[in-house]
Amino acid sequence: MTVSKSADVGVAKPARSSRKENGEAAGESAALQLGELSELLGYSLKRAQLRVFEDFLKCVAPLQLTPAQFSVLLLLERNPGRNQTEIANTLGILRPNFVSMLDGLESRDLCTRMRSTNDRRSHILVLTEKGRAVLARAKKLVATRHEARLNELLGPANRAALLDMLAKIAREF
Amino acid sequence: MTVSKSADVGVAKPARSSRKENGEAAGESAALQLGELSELLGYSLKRAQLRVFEDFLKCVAPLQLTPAQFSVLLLLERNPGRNQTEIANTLGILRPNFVSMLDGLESRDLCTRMRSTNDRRSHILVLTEKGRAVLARAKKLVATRHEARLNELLGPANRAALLDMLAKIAREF
DNA sequence: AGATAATTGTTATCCAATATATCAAAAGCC
DNA sequence: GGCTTTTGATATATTGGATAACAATTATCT
Repeated sequence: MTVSKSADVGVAKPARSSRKENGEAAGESAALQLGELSELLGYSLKRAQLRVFEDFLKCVAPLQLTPAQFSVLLLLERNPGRNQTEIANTLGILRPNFVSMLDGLESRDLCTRMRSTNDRRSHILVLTEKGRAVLARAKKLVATRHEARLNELLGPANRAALLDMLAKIAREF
Repeated sequence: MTVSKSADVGVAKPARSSRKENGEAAGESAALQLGELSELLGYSLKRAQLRVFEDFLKCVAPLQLTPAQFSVLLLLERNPGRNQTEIANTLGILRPNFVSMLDGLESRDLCTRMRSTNDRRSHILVLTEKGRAVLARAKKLVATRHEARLNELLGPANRAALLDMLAKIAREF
């Protein structure tokens, strides 16, 4: 039996049906067939990821945090005493790019660079008081607005299974 | 009971452990704790997506096709007689950005823009012979190298469940 | 029919994320 | 003390994604 001839895609946004909500009219004759596209794990992965990030942004909008920024704050809280390279590497952010990112967080007084006493090359990253407070609020928003809805949509068991598989792909694929 | 305080992240690449493969030495004291990060669906989604796209690129490298390009060719094959706006919208690509993408495909003789006889504003997109051939080869590469490995990693049932959940998120979340 | 609005493909930009090369300061190694 | 490596930083290139505007064409409305 033909297994899966799927593949991958590059997606951007859900694509709003140009202005007419219900049926269709002018040039929009009928819905296109995704066909084998819907069997491509990469395609669905990307679309789901975009959707989830979009929702995250919306949920945390009051705190003006991007997913990337939130992940940095989370890592700093969990791993005190680390330097830029370590944090950046863990998140898969390149060091040069991490600099301006930290500039942004530091300018908002969410974290601070402290010169290490052992190694005066490196900067130890520490959450400020405000950083901890913002992170705490962000966690609540994410939990109650964002992840809760995902949990609701999928069900707890499925959500856990999904998370496991995604982690496995990231780790072992 | 505390449900899920997870959230989202911005990830880039797996972050190779700066040159020493096995244990660790100089500044790299110990592995950082991901902590709540590993409970964030968005984080795992992004990392998995990057990993899958990376593998896709590698598998289809001989044909020099990106996931996005592959998805366009797939859509064209499945939906003949459509114009740029329709294809772009379906893939979530903005029309302005789709122009240069098509330029690329057309310059490689993979597809052609044909003026529509009904509506002389629009371009009907058609796969060329070469386009069909390349697409066919790409499908095989993707199926045998890429998706087959994913199938192997997750198992057919899990893979199907994963795909379902991702599609559900993209559709209903 | 004629005026007005909408659609299509396109160009020109803009912004953000990502990637590489390079550098000075500081440590590590022989 | 010299050579290499590491760290944070700067500059820069590339890419993906987003908006504004435009000419040509088509649709709509009166």
